[in-house]
Amino acid sequence: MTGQTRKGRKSASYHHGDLKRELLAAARALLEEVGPEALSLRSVARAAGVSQAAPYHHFEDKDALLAALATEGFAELSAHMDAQSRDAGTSGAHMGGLGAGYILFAVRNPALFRLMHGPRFVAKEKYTELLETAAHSYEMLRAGVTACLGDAPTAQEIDTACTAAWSLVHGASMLVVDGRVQVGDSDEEIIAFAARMTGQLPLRGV
Amino acid sequence: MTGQTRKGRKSASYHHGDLKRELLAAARALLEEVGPEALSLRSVARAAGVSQAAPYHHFEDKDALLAALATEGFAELSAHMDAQSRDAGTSGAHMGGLGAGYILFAVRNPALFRLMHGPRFVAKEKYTELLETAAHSYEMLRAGVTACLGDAPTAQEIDTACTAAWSLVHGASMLVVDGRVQVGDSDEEIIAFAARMTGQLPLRGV
DNA sequence: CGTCTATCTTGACGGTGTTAAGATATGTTG
DNA sequence: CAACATATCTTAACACCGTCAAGATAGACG
Repeated sequence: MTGQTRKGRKSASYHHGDLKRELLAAARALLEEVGPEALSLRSVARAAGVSQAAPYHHFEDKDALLAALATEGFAELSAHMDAQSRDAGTSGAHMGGLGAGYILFAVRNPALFRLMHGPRFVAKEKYTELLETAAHSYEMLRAGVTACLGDAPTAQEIDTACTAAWSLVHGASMLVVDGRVQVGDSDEEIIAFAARMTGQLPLRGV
Repeated sequence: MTGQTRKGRKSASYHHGDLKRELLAAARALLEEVGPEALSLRSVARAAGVSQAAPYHHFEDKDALLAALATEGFAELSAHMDAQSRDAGTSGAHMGGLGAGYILFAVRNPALFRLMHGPRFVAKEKYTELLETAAHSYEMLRAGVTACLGDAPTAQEIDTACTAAWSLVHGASMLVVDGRVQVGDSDEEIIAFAARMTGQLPLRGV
């Protein structure tokens, strides 16, 4: 019942429509099921109903598939941040929304979040799309922080404030995902937690 | 030349003195060399000069060895925090020292730091010593934060401040280890960076 | 129809974690 | 010292993994 052959649109064997997307979907599901360490390429292939070697016709190797997954993750991270901050009235509320989106994404996709920040892609210039998508997430945060600073902040002040805000939000996400900090399961509780955290930063007003 | 048989004190075959410690040392060295993902139990055994199955007489499985390594890590993390904060005059400087020790440890032992916070031990009550050692690190931080708060803070204020401080320092460490934030290599630069980060928290004085 | 190309499968290689069974060294007791 | 008991290590095997080379199949196009 799992991943027979194909959705139905195409014939039911050998060449299915776009195995690449199906592999990603299967990997995504398995990832949250078994964790990033236990995820095997073979199990992904099995879940997609193809042979062990089939993925190699769509991805260079296992890391390439995981990089594509991580790229997807950063795009969704940005989307979460945007969704939570879009309707904010003040720059402080906007900042809180960005943090809430960040933490919400992490809590809802813990294994993917870990994969995105795992040791697999550190200093790997090879995955340029991944780097760009990740950079975009950071730029959103940077813009939000800058808007919260007083008039004419120096570049160094901006840097410090951005790095601190990023660290705070990223660290809080990590601690929650690691189970070292307990927050509720509901969106409201997570958003409230994020607000408490970002409220600790000296960003509002001046 | 690598790991022949034994240091020399004991006979040079079969039973060496304390293989357990040697395995941990070999694992520690290999860990920083190849990263936490690529570390294999067999390679550790090879480095220690014993057969592949020998580690199983001293550790239940690979995770148990890694847990012992992580426990070592948390003890050293606490030691780093203590060393950097011991001589501080003010509570604010003390807090800065705690953060500096935290980040210093992470930068000096990136693979171990990642292992300590990896998905391997989340919610595993099984490794009690690991949990206790980790809790001790957190208690140090909590004490430092509490000392920075004004008089008669509520329990909730303490919780929020502690979680925020922990998040900030932990997140900063992660971002540096991931290479997403650049700081210099010297102790001085890292300490200055830590001070800039903890300086962003509303802890000094009131 | 025949051919070409993209796609997938089969089968193999070396490496991994783990276990069972046997070998060897140490320590203890007669 | 000899014999046993126990702790320690090795050898051999299992299933699983990532990866690659070679071959099979399906669809497109002349």
